[in-house]
Amino acid sequence: MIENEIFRALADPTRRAIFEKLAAGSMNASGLREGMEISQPAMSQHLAVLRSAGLVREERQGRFVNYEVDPEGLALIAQWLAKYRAYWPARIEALKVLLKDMDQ
Amino acid sequence: MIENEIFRALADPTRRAIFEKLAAGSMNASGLREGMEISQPAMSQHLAVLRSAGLVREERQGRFVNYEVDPEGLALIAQWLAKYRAYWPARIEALKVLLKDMDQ
DNA sequence: GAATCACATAAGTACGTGCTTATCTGTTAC
DNA sequence: GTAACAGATAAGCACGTACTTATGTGATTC
Repeated sequence: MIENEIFRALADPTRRAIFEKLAAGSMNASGLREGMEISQPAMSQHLAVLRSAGLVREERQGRFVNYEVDPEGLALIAQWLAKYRAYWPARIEALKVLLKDMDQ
Repeated sequence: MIENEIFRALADPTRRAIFEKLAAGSMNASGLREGMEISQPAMSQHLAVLRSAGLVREERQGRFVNYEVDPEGLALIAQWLAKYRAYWPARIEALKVLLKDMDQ
């Protein structure tokens, strides 16, 4: 069940930080490590978890590996969340505004 | 950081099942256990985790405790997700339709 | 008020997870 | 080819987590 891997992947604050950094712009693993105080193997392991959860995808570029956000994972969270739309509070209006912004 | 508790809470499949069951209708802990093959203490512990994550809230009713979905937690996930709207894929259209449905 | 019921909490245990150091793989540069 | 570099994988370890059994707490019923 991929849903499980997604939530498990995001349950770790370090991994969410990595994901957030990638969301601001795709990057290779060394770039991600900058200013993060994390060892090379740890970063590699975190990226593997994010990747297998469908939150991140990779692309070899010479001896570098470029990582970027994979929309697939985000879509699955959106789907999961949509199941409970009956409970979304009024402030969901903000989300609607954001969706409207996307049209432009 | 509550965001952390939310994702950690949802990372467990048993807890997601409990949450899903509650989303279909509020219920007390015994009701939740029905057809779930889970011990009473385990259920109690899971509910405590969901509660502290803001995904579920409780209300004492005599010697029963009624549990229901807390929109607060869902709203936080929606907010988190909204940050990455730039990466949402085309199929997010479905989500928009759902949001439109809410207006009626 | 004593028994029962719904649930919470405590303590122990097996297993999962995130890290470490060490090493391997694949690519580039000389 | 060989040295250097980017990154992955292996193995081990400390700690967290989800369960168990046992017991505690508050409300109800008679």
